[in-house]
Amino acid sequence: MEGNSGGGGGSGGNDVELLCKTLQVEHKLFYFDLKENPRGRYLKISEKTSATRSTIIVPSNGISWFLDLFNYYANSDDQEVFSKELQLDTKVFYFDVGDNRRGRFLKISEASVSRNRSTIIVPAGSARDEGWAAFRNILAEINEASRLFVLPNQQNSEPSEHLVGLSDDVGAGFISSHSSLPSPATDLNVERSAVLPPAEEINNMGVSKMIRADQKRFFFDLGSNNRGHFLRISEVAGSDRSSIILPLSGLKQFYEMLGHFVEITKDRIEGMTSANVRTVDPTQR
DNA sequence: GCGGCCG
Repeated sequence: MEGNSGGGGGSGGNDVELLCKTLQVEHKLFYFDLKENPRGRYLKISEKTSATRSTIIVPSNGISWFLDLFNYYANSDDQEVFSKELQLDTKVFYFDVGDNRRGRFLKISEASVSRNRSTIIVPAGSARDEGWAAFRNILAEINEASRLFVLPNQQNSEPSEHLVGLSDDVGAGFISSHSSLPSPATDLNVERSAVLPPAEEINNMGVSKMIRADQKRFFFDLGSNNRGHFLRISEVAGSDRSSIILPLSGLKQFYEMLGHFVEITKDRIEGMTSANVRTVDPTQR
């Protein structure tokens, strides 16, 4: 079918269907197909009306971002919502709220490098955005199911290699389409990711390091979940611990940002050394 | 069986 980027025989008809769901909102029918092929896993969302059918393809690492965005649109007050952009791998999804005589709707457009833009339009629903809420609920079920499909056979071993390839661009996250969006994309990204329960972490590849600064200890742990790979930085002081979750796609920026502040403060930093970095056994914590 | 989306 048209789902896959890349050349060759484009017909992906033999992709494995992992899960299918349908949702009716007003007179529209939405099909959700979680599918898998050698290139990876994706969620195909089709909007079917009497005469038209249009489809967007969401990489599996984007499902939870879609879930977050539908939560945002379903829960926000009507006038408070902004357009959003979600970058996943080489695609960009545009979320825009529209309004006409038929009611409110959310337009989701997928733009990829070499393919025609495709769009689905989700009615907000007649009462309290229940169309969006229902859509959100389906996404939540699929997101949960997709996590479970990963579980068989995830110990330490191989999968990290192709997972890294798949998730390299994960976490570019939301970008505001409007310059007036209150919080910058990076804040939103870190903030939301940090809410993820540790239960979603899968493997930490045994890489853990710690540094001390004054009375605090900072732990650096690699991990991954259905959104991709991340670095968790935990601050531990006394019995308090708090963490930030940094998608690996943001690691280089983070590094450069730290470098910037090191540069502008270096005349105030004494004895900078890497002697206090050590590796810790992850099983001890 | 509406109807949005610069197709």
